[in-house]
Amino acid sequence: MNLLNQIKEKVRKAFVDCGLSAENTLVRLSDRPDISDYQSNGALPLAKSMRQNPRALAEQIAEKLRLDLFFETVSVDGPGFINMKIANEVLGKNLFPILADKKCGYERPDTSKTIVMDYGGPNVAKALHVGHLRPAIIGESIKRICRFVGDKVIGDVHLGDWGKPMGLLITELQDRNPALPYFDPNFTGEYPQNAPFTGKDLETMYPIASQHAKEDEAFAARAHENTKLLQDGHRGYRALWKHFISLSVADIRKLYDELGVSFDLWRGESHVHERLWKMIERLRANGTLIKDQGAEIIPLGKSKNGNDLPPVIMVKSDGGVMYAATDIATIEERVEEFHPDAILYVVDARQGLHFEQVFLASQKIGIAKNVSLEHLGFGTINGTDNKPYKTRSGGVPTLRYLIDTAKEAALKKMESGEMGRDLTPDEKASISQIVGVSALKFADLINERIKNYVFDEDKLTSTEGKTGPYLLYAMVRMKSVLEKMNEPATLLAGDTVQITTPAERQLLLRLYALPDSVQTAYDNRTPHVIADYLFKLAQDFNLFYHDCPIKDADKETQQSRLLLTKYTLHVAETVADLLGLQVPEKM
RNA sequence: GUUCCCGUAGCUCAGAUGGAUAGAGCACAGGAUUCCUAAUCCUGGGGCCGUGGGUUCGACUCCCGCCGGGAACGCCA
Repeated sequence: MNLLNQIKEKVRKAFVDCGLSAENTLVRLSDRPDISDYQSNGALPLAKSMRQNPRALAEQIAEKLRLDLFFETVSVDGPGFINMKIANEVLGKNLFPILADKKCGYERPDTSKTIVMDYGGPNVAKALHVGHLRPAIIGESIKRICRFVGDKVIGDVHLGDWGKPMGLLITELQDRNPALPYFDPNFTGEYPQNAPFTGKDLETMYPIASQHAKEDEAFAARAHENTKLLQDGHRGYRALWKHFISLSVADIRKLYDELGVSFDLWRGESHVHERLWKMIERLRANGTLIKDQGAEIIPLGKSKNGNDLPPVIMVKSDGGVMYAATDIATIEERVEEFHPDAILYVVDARQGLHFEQVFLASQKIGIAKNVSLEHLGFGTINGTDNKPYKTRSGGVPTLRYLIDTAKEAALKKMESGEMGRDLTPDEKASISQIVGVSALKFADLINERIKNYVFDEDKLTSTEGKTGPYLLYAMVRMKSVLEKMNEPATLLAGDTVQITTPAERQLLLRLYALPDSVQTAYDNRTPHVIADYLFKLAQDFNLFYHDCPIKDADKETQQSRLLLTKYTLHVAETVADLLGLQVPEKM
């Protein structure tokens, strides 16, 4: 049993021994580390309901707890807080049974769930940009946290491959290269295996096509028509479209790989095309769909707050479909195929209304009966002017640009000072990639998901303080110490840590506290809680490193400190993995 | 206009289910290295938690109003 649960159990027993209800013992990490490690506030509400003096009640409970040698001290302070300080021997002895396993003492209070996660949302033929950073990074971390606590998670990239952009591209290509067989209505042969363009071509072509549509009505109308033809199965367009997808997916996958973000499914909106039309037929037949202004809609009435909701448009007046419809069909597919307890959408918070509509419509048509649908929105990345982040030259920063900028900053840092002077150029290149990407990811993960945050390019390239490189540096130090002392990283039963300084005690307590952070992060789907834990762990380690010499310590102290370093590394690596951060061997 | 989100130190941000003296990082001022990596550590100043009410023994936290910032609102995704 982990430390918090052991204390909870002891306090619960003390409440019961006093003849009190142990329903709400309110045991948690102490707010006052100067006087205690853990506290129980349970006596306060209890005293209120029993109309008793809270301090006297707390004192009764404390008296029971003092009998246990587990605690160094138990005191009653303020209006009736019970403050508990754990005995040093307890902290030093329980490392192996609690922290040595893969879960570092995490114990799940409920049963395992099956979860489908939707956290990518890249678009075919469009370069990944700053807007794709948060869903990828946050989604990946939430996925890892869910898996860590024991959920079965299926991650789906949910590619944008079915809408108007496809029609725009087809039309642009038609104008540029009308002789291609895809545009020849009389062509009956096999279309070429290889695309007559590259992924880069697509990326440059799309913004031009988009601009054409804005300036030229005829072009826009043709693009519209071509989108419809593609969706209806136009043979040549489908062949062309397959080229779009295979080229884009290759590029997209490469970038996600660099970010350490992966998906189990690479499906797109198009994947549910046939299912969607069957669904539409069914809804027409049972009278759910209503004709309105030429479109076919699902009216939603009022939301839970009593305000009118716009309807979901299942079929547009031109007979085509859009993303609300494909999202609904996708829910049906996911429910049928995976029977999930929950479907999580890590998507921009500005899509809030869209998801409210989609979720409500899905419930209304009966396809989401036993599944919790959650939109985990995130805020936008703003520049220092508090407007959506742009590069210094004013463009939308691509993911490539962000990664490269971060990488260069890491490299520059390595070459400027004393750091990494014995590294080869190859090592520097691979290390700066790891450090740069971690800097980028951590700068995002440390912020609370729902809030907009200000992204300063200086922050991205900074390596001091609350940054990715700070964490990595601490972890590299742990590895370095063990290596220099020829100490294997394996953990053994029976080893104990002796606490001789406050730094060691603080670090130990931090190690034991991981499960609590994991639980909070899991319950609220907030990776920043984990990111914050890792930062504090790194701080605690750096203090320990500074205050507690290892090499020159006596044999016994040295062993104890090496052991503490090993456990810290074990926990830190586990946590870094939850955030999706890679850690270099040296830096 | 309606609805949603946000407002905490000079700046960027933490403060889960209401609890004690509201914490970090940056910036600023000073200090530490013959010793395991100074991408480090220590010390210091800095706050009517937007504002006015309410609920409570107790509110940064919950409720209502106001102010300020951002966003969404039928055929784009």
